[in-house]
Amino acid sequence: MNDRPPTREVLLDAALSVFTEQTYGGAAVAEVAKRAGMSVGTLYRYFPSKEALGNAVFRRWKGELLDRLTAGADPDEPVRTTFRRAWGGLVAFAAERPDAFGFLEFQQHESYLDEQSAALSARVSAMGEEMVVRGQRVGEIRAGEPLMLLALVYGAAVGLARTIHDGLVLDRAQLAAAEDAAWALLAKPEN
Amino acid sequence: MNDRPPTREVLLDAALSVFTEQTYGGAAVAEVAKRAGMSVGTLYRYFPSKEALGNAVFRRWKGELLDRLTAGADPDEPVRTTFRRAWGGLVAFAAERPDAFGFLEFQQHESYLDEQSAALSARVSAMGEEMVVRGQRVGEIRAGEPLMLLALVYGAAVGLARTIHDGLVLDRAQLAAAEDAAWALLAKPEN
Amino acid sequence: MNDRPPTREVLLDAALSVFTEQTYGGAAVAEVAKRAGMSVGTLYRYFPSKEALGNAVFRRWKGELLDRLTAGADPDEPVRTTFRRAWGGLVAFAAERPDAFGFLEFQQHESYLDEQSAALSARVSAMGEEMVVRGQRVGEIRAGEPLMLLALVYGAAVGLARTIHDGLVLDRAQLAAAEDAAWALLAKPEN
Amino acid sequence: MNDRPPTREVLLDAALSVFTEQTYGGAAVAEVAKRAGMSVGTLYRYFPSKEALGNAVFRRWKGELLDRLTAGADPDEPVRTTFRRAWGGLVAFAAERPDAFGFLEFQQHESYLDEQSAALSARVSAMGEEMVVRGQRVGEIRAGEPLMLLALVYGAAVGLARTIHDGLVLDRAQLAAAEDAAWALLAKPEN
DNA sequence: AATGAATGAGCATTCATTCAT
DNA sequence: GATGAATGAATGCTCATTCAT
Repeated sequence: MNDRPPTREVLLDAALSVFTEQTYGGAAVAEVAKRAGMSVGTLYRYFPSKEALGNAVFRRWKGELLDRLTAGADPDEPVRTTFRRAWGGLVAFAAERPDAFGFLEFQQHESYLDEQSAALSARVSAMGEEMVVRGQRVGEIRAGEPLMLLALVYGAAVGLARTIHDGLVLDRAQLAAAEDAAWALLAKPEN
Repeated sequence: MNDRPPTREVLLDAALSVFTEQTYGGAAVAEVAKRAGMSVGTLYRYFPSKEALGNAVFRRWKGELLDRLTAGADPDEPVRTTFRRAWGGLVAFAAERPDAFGFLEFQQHESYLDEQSAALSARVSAMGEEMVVRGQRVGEIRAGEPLMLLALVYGAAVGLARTIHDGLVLDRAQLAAAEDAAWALLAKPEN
Repeated sequence: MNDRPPTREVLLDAALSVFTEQTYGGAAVAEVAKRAGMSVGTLYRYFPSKEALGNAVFRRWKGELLDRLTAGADPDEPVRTTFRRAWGGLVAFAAERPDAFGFLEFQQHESYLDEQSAALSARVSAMGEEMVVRGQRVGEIRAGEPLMLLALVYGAAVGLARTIHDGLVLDRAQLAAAEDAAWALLAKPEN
Repeated sequence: MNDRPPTREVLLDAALSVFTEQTYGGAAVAEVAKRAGMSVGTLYRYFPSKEALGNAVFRRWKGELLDRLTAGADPDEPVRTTFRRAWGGLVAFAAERPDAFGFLEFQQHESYLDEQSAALSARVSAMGEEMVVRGQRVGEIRAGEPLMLLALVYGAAVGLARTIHDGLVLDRAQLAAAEDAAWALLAKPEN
């Protein structure tokens, strides 16, 4: 009977949209409430502070990103397959939710994120690092500090998303080419 | 005799340092003036508004970045060489001026940047695109939408800088490995 | 069978405890309801506004104080006896219900008290004034504006209560000495 | 040439008047600024917070009160003289500055007063205690816990001030009678 | 009758910008 | 030219009160 989405979700959506447009720091809580179609007081019934709201939005989407990166992973599959899945997940997420991805990756968050949010970021990072390490062990990924290689690919994905966000349109073939290129960055060069 | 740096420069330096720590949006003009050792009134004699100051800082360093990317470029050299120079310039800049690089690349600027600043960003982009296009023409760089390939490498560089900024320490060999990996992203795969 | 105190009383108790800790002005209605174990809505069923609640608390205890000051009074007894009873009642009340006494006497109430509450205060005052006037008529109390003398003794009692509230501990003998001193303030000096 | 009172003083005066009428807790900073004839921003240039302003007002007047209680004190004079001076100073202060005296003594301040303010209150109290102790030593003041006796007289003075504040008008003779009565409270009873 | 979600005016505080000195 | 006091709109947050359930 009640098809209205729960208030909390409505607020998270409104917050994401405002934070995306104006940056967490530049956003006014009142604007979030207005866009959510409710009063400030109500917002504060659901989130005790702007910081708490920011962290909730961050976790909502960093968690979603983590799920997408992890979904269907199989520790025995070739690393090339793992990478394809993760990269695909990342790019699909960025394409489907450019606002969420932009909020997560195009902004500086340090000052207000709490430990739990940082832990979630760390899990995403750890997941990537594991993939690189496993790839190096089985000889599919080139030598080098795993965190450095991860920084390069992750950065490449973010760069791609940013350019798409800024207006670049890519068809399926181009996206496949992008994935190939990103894998080449990681892949062990043929001796 | 007068070795004091010109007031304008002092202000740009102070502004960069404040913007880096607190984000453009979070920074108080009074704090910039204080760190520059002068009054707000004087700051406003040099820059008509906070936006103007932000744009000046942005241009100061985006211009420096463009110089470094361009420095010593020779249209006839192999693209591999051009890339090495550009990548090296980028990474050196990020290493020497992490504050400036962070300000340029880790923050969202859209709302206050003016046309002139945007044009400068466009020139950096154009410079990269030219390199990619030339590389494709001479068969050194893989096929694909040039802006897409550029987004990937540029993003990789930014990702690397961010991870270094977050504490990762890399020696010369690792940096060389990073450059190899980044080039692999662009390089035309062997047959 | 039903030993639960009536809702209204529960609310008055909760309100007193919150007003005592935080001042009438600083207290949140929601906190009162919470401490009373019920919802705000229910509180508002019993009291139409915060002001009404404040007045009810004030009257509840100013009335109690009046009862104690009056209890067992006999118009024919010596004024010294009346005074002993009244002073003792005041001090006992302050000792037994420091919260209530503090709320009544250590705070400024003017802005929200209504006529009925003011009338109750006036009755306390009138009762004291009568005692002073009677004492003067029978030659037991010194000459002087009765309201002035009342202000002095009443103030002395409040001062004592405040100091006890702030931590001063007094035994029975000291309390008796205090009563003597207070009476000396009123008593007609020998010749 | 410049006869305008210094801004800080203007603010302290405005704050006192608003705090007196509405209680520290009930007062709006904006109202203080308005009554001082300036903007909120200016107020905040002189006082970093409402608490700081409240403490400054408290200290301004508690200090004045201390001065008045102390003025012209001579350790060798009879205690009766010391008392007359102190009581007179207190009453004169309350008469001349009923707003300041009311702010100091008719309100509950605990939650926002800082250490320095508390120390000032302690000095006033210590000064009174010394007088009582000296009086007891020389046999002019009755036996009893000095802080208790002090609480009684100080309370009597506050009670008198409150009643005057509430409208009681007293001539010189009545005020002298009040002083006599207050001294009787302290004085050692004849044999 | 009881609940507690919702409202929005009000509060303390900050900060870009102006301007008299 | 330089200063910094002054302005007041805007921000994050609270709370008395209402009302649908």
